[in-house]
Amino acid sequence: MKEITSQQQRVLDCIQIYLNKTGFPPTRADICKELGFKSPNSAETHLRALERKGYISIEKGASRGISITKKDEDIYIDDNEYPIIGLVAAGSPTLAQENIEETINCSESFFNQGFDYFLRVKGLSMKDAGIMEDDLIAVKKTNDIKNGDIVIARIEDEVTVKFFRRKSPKIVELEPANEDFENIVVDLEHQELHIEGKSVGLLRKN
Amino acid sequence: MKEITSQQQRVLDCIQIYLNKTGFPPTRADICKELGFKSPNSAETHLRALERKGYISIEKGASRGISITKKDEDIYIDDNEYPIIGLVAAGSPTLAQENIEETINCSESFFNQGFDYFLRVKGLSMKDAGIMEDDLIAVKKTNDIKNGDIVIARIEDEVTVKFFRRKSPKIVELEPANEDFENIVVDLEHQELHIEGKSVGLLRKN
DNA sequence: TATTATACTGTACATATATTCAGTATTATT
DNA sequence: AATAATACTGAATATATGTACAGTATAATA
Repeated sequence: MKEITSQQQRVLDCIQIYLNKTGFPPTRADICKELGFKSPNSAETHLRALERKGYISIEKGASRGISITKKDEDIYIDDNEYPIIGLVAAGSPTLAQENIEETINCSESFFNQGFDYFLRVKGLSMKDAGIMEDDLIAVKKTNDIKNGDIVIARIEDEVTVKFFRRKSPKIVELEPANEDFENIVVDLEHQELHIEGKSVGLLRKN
Repeated sequence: MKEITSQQQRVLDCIQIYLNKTGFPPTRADICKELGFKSPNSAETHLRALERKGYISIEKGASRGISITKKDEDIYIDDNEYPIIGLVAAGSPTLAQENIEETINCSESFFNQGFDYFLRVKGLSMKDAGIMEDDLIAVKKTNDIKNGDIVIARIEDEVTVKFFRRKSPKIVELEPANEDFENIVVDLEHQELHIEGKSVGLLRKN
């Protein structure tokens, strides 16, 4: 299934929530009201995108004719053990030894996208993004990274969690969410940057 | 629940079948087509009867605004299905069907303690505690609160998530984790404070 | 550089749809 | 015998709703 944007995801969630609440799908106007759009065409274009990508189907001419296409993952009741991997990062990123601390049992579709493992966060460099020490980030191994994604990046042997910002074809900045930390500027010509994956969710146990 | 006639049962079945087939409810005309009626008013009167007897509810003015009323037996919350409750503007977060946005399947021991439901967070008053807008807080219904716990509190009809601080036998402060917000001082002699429960975990889907 | 996809606002309109009103007929209830 | 509920047809209408069209703007891609 094709990737969808965060806005398209919001619309998809909105439809599901509306369905659960009322028992029938929303109109374009309902979606606008929920998500703050001012034109019904805003909803319309998102719906068309979701239909084109196979997430919903729309009955032409029918009011509220939206139905959510069952995802393949939803058909299986898949219980999987997902490993928790520790990350050592004190202040600036430090060397990380990948070790499985523990596993957590949940379905692959637990977060909106599939994912591969949990990463235990060390340090507070992403605290303004709501990522605190010892939180577990659900990591999806992928190279499909957009600006603003929270990525798990490795520079040489140092692993770190940061926002991804491509500044130019050769320059990538890894941006923390904490004013006490500096951006990490990576010159791809002189340094090797490996993207382990991106964050698709977060889990915290108090 | 009141008895229904065989024709009303046919209409009710028709709605359910149409829902299963298309994902959205039928119009009056759709029902007529399925059951061979020649006037939309035939469907209309049956729908009114079904509504009056409590089998369906009809949203006035909305197209296809029919929903089949959940029978009492169906409301039972499956062992491992935990509901997501939207933080309503006023009143207690209740497990009433219309407040449930969605459910999440996980084990009772998913967080370190047992819990009862997920609460969707509105606002940023707890952002420095890593609780962001739209995060899902795992709430355990309990009165066993210690200072520093993150509680779901209700003052009159206002529900809020804050740190719990008992200042004296009669004074409780509800402390946000955001310098833009003020502490809420509750004088238990003059205001009613109800603790809905406490946070035992957090879930975020990006 | 041009093109496509995304992400919107705003207006307009045909039609899909709920809903009311006026009838007819049958059956059950008081 | 009168009343109410059921079970329909048929027509009319206000409005709820999908949907097209005209724009603007930005980011990504070829």
